[in-house]
Amino acid sequence: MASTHKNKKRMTIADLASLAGVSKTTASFILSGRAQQHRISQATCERVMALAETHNFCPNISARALRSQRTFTFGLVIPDLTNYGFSSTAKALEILCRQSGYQLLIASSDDDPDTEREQVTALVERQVDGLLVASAMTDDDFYRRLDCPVVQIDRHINSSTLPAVITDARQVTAQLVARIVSECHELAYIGGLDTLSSEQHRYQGYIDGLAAARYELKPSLVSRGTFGRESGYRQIKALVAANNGTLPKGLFCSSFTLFEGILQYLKENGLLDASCHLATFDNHDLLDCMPFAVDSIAQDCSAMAAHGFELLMAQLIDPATAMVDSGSKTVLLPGIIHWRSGRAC
Amino acid sequence: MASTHKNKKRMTIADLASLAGVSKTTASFILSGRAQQHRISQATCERVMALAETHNFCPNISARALRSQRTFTFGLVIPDLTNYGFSSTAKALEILCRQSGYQLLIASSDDDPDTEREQVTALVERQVDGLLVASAMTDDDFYRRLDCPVVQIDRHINSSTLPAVITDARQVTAQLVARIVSECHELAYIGGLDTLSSEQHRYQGYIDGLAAARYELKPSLVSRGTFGRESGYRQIKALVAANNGTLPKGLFCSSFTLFEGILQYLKENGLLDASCHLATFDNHDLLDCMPFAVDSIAQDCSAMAAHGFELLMAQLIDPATAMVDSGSKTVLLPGIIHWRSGRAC
DNA sequence: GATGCCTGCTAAATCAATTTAGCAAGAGGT
DNA sequence: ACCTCTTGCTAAATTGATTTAGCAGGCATC
Repeated sequence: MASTHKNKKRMTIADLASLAGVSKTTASFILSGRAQQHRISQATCERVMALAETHNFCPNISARALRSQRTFTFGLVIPDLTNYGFSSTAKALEILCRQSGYQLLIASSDDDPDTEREQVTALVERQVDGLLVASAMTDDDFYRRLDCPVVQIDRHINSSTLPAVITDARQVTAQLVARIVSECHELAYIGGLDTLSSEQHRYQGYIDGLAAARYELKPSLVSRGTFGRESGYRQIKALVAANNGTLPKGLFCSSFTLFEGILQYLKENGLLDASCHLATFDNHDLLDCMPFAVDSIAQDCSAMAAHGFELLMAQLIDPATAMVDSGSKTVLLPGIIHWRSGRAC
Repeated sequence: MASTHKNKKRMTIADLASLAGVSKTTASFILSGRAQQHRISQATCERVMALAETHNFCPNISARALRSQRTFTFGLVIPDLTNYGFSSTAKALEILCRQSGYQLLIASSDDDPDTEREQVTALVERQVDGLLVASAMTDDDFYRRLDCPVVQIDRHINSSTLPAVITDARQVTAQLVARIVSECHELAYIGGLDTLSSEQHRYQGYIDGLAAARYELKPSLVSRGTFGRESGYRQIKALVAANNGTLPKGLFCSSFTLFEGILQYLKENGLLDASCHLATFDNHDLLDCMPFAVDSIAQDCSAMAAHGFELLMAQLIDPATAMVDSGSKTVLLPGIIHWRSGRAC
């Protein structure tokens, strides 16, 4: 009968210590790299290290966490793992964490506040040292009660003073919208959940952009729902129906998942051509290879990750950083426009 | 001065117990839902539950893990979080885990065996109850030594007897290749790392498909490198260069990241038109909206997740499942072909 | 009125690490 | 011979949960 993983128990530091003929204390000092500090001799040091290596000693982080109150683990909560922007940010964060000896626990919330609460609780129970969250909540009460360092990314809960890293969506959207509308003279808007700050900023950018180009906002050209493919599909369908079955000259869409739903609808209905100028918030490399130009706004995911990580580390070092009176701990990143429609106007 | 998260320590079960006027034991029984079993009275039960609720008691999973040897956490290691196939699988797994009271710890390896080892070690140190891995290793020694339940997904390490869930890439690729080559009479192959079983099966499928359609394999039309965009870019560039600057009539590519690199090259060089019949392993919804038909092979990510999860749970219940003599614990899922090139031939 | 049984609860051991406080042996100085 | 200092190490407490073993007190039975 083959042996299975349940047969042997894992080696503990006590086993290792007795194998090496030293105390647990000594072994612990050596393994945590503080041998010198505690005057452990070179010889003992090498002996213990060698044994740990050959016996494949693997410390129990739970036990360590219990005593030292640090897990060297951060938690990340994002709405959707399969969303390219979020997964890029997650990837960048994971690399940063690894470089600093941390592990990243990733959970997804599907933009549902209850799921988010559940996931955050699970992470906090697992004693994460800090949290990065793209929250779908409408206030930060839950997070303030949490007694755990938190950094908001991508989203900014209204009136929250918790540190945040977000893209300056309003400004960049306004810029894009102004240029497209002055070219097309008509630009519809399809958006997501307007309880989220990200959606609010994008929509404000749309309003600003129209104003800047001196175009009037036509309510019949504005639609907002939830985020998600199906929502995009439904919204464009309704918009087209309300428009006598024709597409507007231009269409701006506030997220990529919405955009995918829109594309699906257009494809299914033979409307997929250059007659409507498409633009979307969020970017994807495949847009470069589309049959028609799609302008897009990319977020700087690695900058987002870098600033988020930094803000979190800052809180670990100085907890007072968590509560900021002036909101000065909000990092605003510029959005990046990918023009694919050739020369403007 | 505003209070910060470092001021108050979190409530422990001892605090809760003394608040409720019961012992830790009693509190523990109640919180773990075994009150009845231990004959705790209804009244005590309700009192403790209410206090836990109002004081927002949050158990320390590290402490629990230490004693009970279970963390209710699984680890997942995939090559790349931003790869749509892997993130879809991760998402599906996360949902399954949540439904069963587990948490999923996700780590990425970038297809590097050393990083993979490092990440797996980090997860095992964190006492995960089991691991799901899309491994880039060439043998399973490391995993067998690990003393932790493991399930392979997406990939199958050669000669490994650890349970695995993979797509029957060979069969489905052969089917696709046979049809395309009999239409185009020429089909190049661009592939990834041939140490990975996934690549091996796809390449075998290419060979089988050519044979089935009675076409000869021309080495000049075959290129293999690593996985990754840059690799795709380099490979197609070399292939075109070796071909007097022209594209073959058809091109099959063994992964989506390679395909992206290829698209980038074609775009940059004005070769992006319908003259070359493109097909790729892995699918993306945006392919539906391409200027030219791209056939693709999708993996059934939710089935992969479901079977992987099930195999892992089976090992937890019966550790003997881990070692299988006959290899019968390898689940082979059918691939799904998305024909976009219209009627065959 | 001794015995057993059921109800409702608790004390103490345990898990695997870290951390605090301190001890023994030898060296060096006076 | 005595004191001090340094070197190299260790015993024991601690962390927050689970789990084992068992203890009072009330009731019923013979």
